[in-house]
Amino acid sequence: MEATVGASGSARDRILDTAGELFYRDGYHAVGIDTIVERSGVAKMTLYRHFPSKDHLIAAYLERANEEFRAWLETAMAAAADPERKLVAALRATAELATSPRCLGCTFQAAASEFPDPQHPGHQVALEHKRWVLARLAGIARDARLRDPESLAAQLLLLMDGAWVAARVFGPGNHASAIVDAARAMITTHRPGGRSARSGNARAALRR
Amino acid sequence: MEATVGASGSARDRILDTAGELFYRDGYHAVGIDTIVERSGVAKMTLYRHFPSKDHLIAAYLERANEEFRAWLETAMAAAADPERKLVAALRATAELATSPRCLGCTFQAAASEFPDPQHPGHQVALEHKRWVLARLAGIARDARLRDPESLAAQLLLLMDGAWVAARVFGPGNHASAIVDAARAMITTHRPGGRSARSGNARAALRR
Amino acid sequence: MEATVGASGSARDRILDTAGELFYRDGYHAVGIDTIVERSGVAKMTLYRHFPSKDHLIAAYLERANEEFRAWLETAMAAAADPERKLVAALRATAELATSPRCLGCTFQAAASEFPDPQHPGHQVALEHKRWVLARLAGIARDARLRDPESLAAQLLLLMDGAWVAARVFGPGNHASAIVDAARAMITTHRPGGRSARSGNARAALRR
Amino acid sequence: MEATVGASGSARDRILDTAGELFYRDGYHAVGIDTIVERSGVAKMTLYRHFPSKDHLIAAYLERANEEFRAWLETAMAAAADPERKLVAALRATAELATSPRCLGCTFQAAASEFPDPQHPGHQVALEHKRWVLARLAGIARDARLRDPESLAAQLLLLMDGAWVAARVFGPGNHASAIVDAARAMITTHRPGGRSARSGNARAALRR
DNA sequence: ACATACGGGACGCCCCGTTTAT
DNA sequence: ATAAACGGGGCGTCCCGTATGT
Repeated sequence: MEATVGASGSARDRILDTAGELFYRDGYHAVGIDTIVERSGVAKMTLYRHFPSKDHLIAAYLERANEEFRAWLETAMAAAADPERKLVAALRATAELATSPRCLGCTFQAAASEFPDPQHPGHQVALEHKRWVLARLAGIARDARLRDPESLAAQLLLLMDGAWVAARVFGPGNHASAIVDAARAMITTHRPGGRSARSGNARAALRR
Repeated sequence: MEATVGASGSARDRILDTAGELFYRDGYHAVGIDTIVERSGVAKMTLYRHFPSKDHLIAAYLERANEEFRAWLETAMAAAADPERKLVAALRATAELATSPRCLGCTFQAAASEFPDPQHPGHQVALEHKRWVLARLAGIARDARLRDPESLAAQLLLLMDGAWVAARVFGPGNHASAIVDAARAMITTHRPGGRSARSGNARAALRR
Repeated sequence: MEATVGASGSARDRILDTAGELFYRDGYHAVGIDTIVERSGVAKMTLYRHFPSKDHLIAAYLERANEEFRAWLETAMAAAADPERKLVAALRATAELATSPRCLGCTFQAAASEFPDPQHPGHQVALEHKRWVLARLAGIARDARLRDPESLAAQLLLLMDGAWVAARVFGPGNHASAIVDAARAMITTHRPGGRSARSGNARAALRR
Repeated sequence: MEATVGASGSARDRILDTAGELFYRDGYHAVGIDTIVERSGVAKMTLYRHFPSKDHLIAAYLERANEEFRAWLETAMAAAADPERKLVAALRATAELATSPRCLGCTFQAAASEFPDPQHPGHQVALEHKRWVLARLAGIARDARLRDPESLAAQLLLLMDGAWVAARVFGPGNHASAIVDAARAMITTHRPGGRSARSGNARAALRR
């Protein structure tokens, strides 16, 4: 869930690269501006010219990570022949990444966790990110003519987030691969004419 | 893990209560020792006599939270008539809590996120916590004579963690309720003689 | 014009001692808080607990230097038999100090120079200091029954400040000693019945 | 010390004008290169092509100020009929300038104060400046056939520097005018056959 | 057990004088 | 000439853990 970018390039990119790597690895509070400045080989004033504050830097990093994630997800689904297989491909790519040694979990989860205030830029980008994934999955589910695409998308996002958590907590040898079978079962359940789950949508499920 | 009785014990508890509330709400790095001391109304030395360091305090808080979580989960499952229903009850309780306004996500996820080093006490308690849940769910699945109980437990834990993430990122109005239907589908899939998923275990799923 | 104080003592005193030494030697802008902290062996927070800001520290140093200067001047004049001789003693002590190797000029002049804003605490203490010297000399001149004591005090202060400037600019081998003869001539001029200067007061002198 | 003609020369002058005004008003450390660049409307590289460093700029400003001061002093003394009156005229001009609202004290005193290191270019120009004044006054005193012209020049310079200090510390409403009467008394004392001061030279004064 | 202070260090944001690219 | 960049330093704040005093 973190694509490495070439170390050379503009100062802004170098800062974002270094900051992202450190934020992702050690957390947002744990990484100080001075460390980023030192490791990116950039002057402090250069950083503060590009990013007025640490929060802005965090937000910028998250925005870029968001774009990279979207590209990664689209790529993962591109080869799939039909929408339903796109969903499986998305979950499979997630499982593969979440069990790879370089995956340390989801940087957006960490942002939402370290910045609980919903007004914080970091939290907002994280929320926006998850909303996009939810909507994207729902759109594909709709393309696949599956029943209740929002509910299915919710279930798939829950699995994906569970996979990222597994990566963060358990490390590479985790159980994230289980999301693939789970996702297949979810999709099967939502096939038109398939076995009707006892509830049509998530909201109703709680009431019972 | 044994609280001394008397006034000293109550001081320890007050510290743990205050620290826990603040850690859960604002994060581990964001909350300072001074704030905990001030809000719990004890002297700093008292805190440091009970907890040799902030990390120890965090670990103690997480240990206690772990016990409380286990009790909560057992209570949630207690009324269920049979093991299979226990699993559903566990997931339903999770969904209810994750969508309640007082839920801010999973404090163990936050700990694993803020302390990425697997050797850190906070990370270790978080890992231990998730391992226990995994094993507990697997045990019940086994009691329910479901196929591949480890795989099912993994899927259910993934859903639960997804639900906590949803609570953290989206707030009370989240999609965590979708885990109930998803869990039902998972369980169905793992019923003996049920529709055989294309893979028997998670490990194999990735290889394909 | 700068008395050294024992290095041991309370933290506040150690800070003031170090800061004073550095401010006097290198100037107010040239000396940073970090240097003072490091050289005084004190924590930064300790400094900021005693002095809310650098300006407060500067003002506190100047206040203390002011008191020390007054004590020094009174001591210098104490042995003199009569008021007129006190004035000569004051100027002689000034000449001696201004030509001694440890004298680097007048710290109040430097403060007024580095903080030109009359509202700045540093400037205000400097002004207060010079005003006190002026008034003190005038008081003694009055005690000595000399004519136009304010004018005489002004002339003597001008000589003293000239001496401190000489120390700052020329170093130990300066011409400050000339203030003693000059002061004697001034005093003679202001003796009652003495040779009447062409003007009775300074104000009139300029008009001509 | 040779200004190039043409547009480059005017740029150099504009820089020196702006820098001088700011240095004189706010101090040498307090004024930054950026401010000078901005206020003088030249490019930073232009400044650094004319002055290799801030210290060089300061030195150049002081050199120019020194020349201007000499011209000002000579002009002030030009109308005087004889050498003795030149000395009075010099002190009177000093008194008038030191009590005028535009006078903020002596920029050479400030330089010597902010750059205590005698090797610093700023300090050296300041020293050179004071030395010149001393020598010039002594020369005139010699022309006036006054006794001990060096001693008299020292006394007059002490008065002048006292006047500049008064301007800096007290502002326009200061006591600098008192230097005129004082100077007259000094001169009288040094007239040949005049009342012999108790010491012939400054050095001896201290020993007693 | 409380309160206060302390040492040492990191941090956030900012500005400095200077150089390099464009 | 515009602009960015650079290393270094500045001030003021915060934090953790310890040591007082009472």
